Parts: sequence; C-alpha cells; structure tokens
Amino acid sequence: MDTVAWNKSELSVGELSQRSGVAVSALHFYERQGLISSRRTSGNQRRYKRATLRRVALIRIAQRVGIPLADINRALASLPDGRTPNQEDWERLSMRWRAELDERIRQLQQLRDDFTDCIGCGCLSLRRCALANMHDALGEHGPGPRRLIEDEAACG
Amino acid sequence: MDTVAWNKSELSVGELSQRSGVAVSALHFYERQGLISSRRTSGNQRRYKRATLRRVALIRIAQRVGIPLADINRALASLPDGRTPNQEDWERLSMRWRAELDERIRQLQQLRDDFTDCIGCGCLSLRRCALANMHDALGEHGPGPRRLIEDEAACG
DNA sequence: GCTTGACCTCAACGAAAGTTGAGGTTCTAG
DNA sequence: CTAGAACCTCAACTTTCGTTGAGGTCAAGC
Repeated sequence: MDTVAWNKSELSVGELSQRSGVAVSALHFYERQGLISSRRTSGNQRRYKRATLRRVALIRIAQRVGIPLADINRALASLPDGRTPNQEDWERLSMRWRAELDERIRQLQQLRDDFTDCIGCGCLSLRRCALANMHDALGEHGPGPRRLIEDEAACG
Repeated sequence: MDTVAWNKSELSVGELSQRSGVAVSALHFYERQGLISSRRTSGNQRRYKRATLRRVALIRIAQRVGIPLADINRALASLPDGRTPNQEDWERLSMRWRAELDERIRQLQQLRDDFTDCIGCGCLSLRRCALANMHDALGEHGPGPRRLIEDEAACG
C-alpha cells in the first residue's frame, strides 16, 4: 500500500492533478486566475496544501452546476482570509448554488414542456408556440390578437 | 394595420432581424456558417424567403435546448435539398433534440440529488460524496475500500 | 440633389476555459 | 553521473458564438 503517498502533507502539481482528475494545465490556469494558490520549493516547483484538493473538488462541482469560474472565484474570495471553505462556508455556498441549479432545471423543464407541445402542433411548431415567440414582448404594441396576426404571417 | 409588410414575400436582413429577434450580425454569421441562405438583389442586398423565418426560429429553439450550431447545421443539411424543415422533418428533429434535453435534465437532477446529500454531509462534501469522486473510475485499481482510503486522505 | 438610414464586406476583437508548444530547469532512479 | 520524467514560464492557439468597427454602397424622403 502506498500509504506514504497519501499522507504527504503537500502535493506537487502532478499529484494534485492525478488526485483531482484535473489536468495540470488547468491547475496552472486556476492558479493564474487566483482560484487556488501554492507555495514554491527552492527549485521553484509548486506545492499545494492538502486543502487545495478540497478546493479543487469544490471548483469542479460548482462548474458542473454551471457556475462560471469568475463567479466561483468571487464566492471563494468572499471568504475571510481567502480560506478554503469550512463546513459552514460550504453550506452557504452550496445552498446558493443548489438554488441556481434548481432554477436551471426548472427552466429546462419549462422548455421541454413547450417543446413537447410544439412537436405535434401542426405548424412546424413556429406558430402560436411559446418557443418561437420568446423575443417579442407580447403586447408591447397595443392590445388585441397581435400574436395571432403575426403568427399567421410567420406561418404563411 | 401594417398588413402589407407582413405579406411581403421576401424579407430584408433588417426585417428578418426584427421579426426573428436575432441581431443582424448574428444573421450574417448564420449565413456564413451555412445555416440560412439568401438571394441578392441587383444592389447586392440580401433577400430571404419567408421560410427563413421558420428556419431561424428553429435554430434558436435548438440553441436553447443546448444544441451547438454545428450540430444544428448538420441536422438541417441532412434534409433533402437543404430544404427548410417541413412537418415531418421537424418532428424527427424535435424528437431527437427533446431526447437530448431529457437527458440533460436527468443529469442535472442527478447532480442536484448528489448535491443535496452533500450539503449536510459533515466533511465539506468532499468525502464519500458522489460529487467529488467523479474522476476515479472507482475500482480500476483492485477491490477493497479504496475510495474510503482515498477519501480519508482527502479529508485529512 | 442631398441627407439619412439600411445595407455591404472584411478583419479584428471578446469572453470562457482551457490546451499546446517551445525552450529551459529540476528531481529521481539506476 | 546521467537519462528521463516531471516541472517551470510565456506566448500562441482552440472553440463557440457572435459583436464591433472601418470604409464604402444603396435606397428613400424632402
């Protein structure tokens, strides 16, 4: 067993890469962006604290949720001392991100429902269909069945 | 009422832009990519068939579903004569895209479930947590509680 | 006839999230 | 001690989906 390796208190970039599943180039990139940080050895090589592993995992999770790196960065930067999130921090962040995730799921479901309606709608789905009419603010140009008129034209 | 405008048999790029809600620059772009096409007037201005309105709407819908333009292009190009989709074409395309949409929703829901589990998991969510362990193919390196060992280390 | 708005092309830029490559150093194992 | 793996920096490139700007033409109203 490789027990020794797991117990090292610092990680080289290659180790962090292997253990996090994130490419070395991406870790360099994250560091340039200020998402993670390292100290340097006398030979100028990066050494990461073990907590960085948590930090990287958190970053990837947030990315999967669809949070852009810039936002993740802001969220992490807002923590005191730029520390790697502790339990409480994580709860706060994850609640927020989960809410965003919920919202995105909701939107996609709405889209799917509209889509399903449209598949059989008989006008190639581009008439009287919520999907094809996102852009006109519907009613901005006075009352009346404007949409129908437009749609008839669109369907010509 | 502007009935005349709606009945014109061809659209300028500005008209197409207004009626589709897509910027002129984007329409130019779509045309460069081969997603739509136009004839030219004697003065070298674009004139679009009314069907292009349907085509653009379809493109935007597919984009909202998350289909990259290149894929949309392939799908449209696969139609006979590169025609704008008719009812049957649309049904085929939309069924396929809806399936992708379903899959994306499924993945996000899975992610949310994992996420929810993790929020209170007591280890900053990066131990024994599905989220943080996506990358190791779990078991590739022999049997046993490898994940736990790793995770203990990760959580140190 | 002139002005103004819509249109044209082509090239460059922009953000996001990295990857790739060149050229050079350091670490580790035999 | 030396080969090769792993590391370093910096710049340039990639992809997607367009937008912006410069420089020039066309069309319509007064």
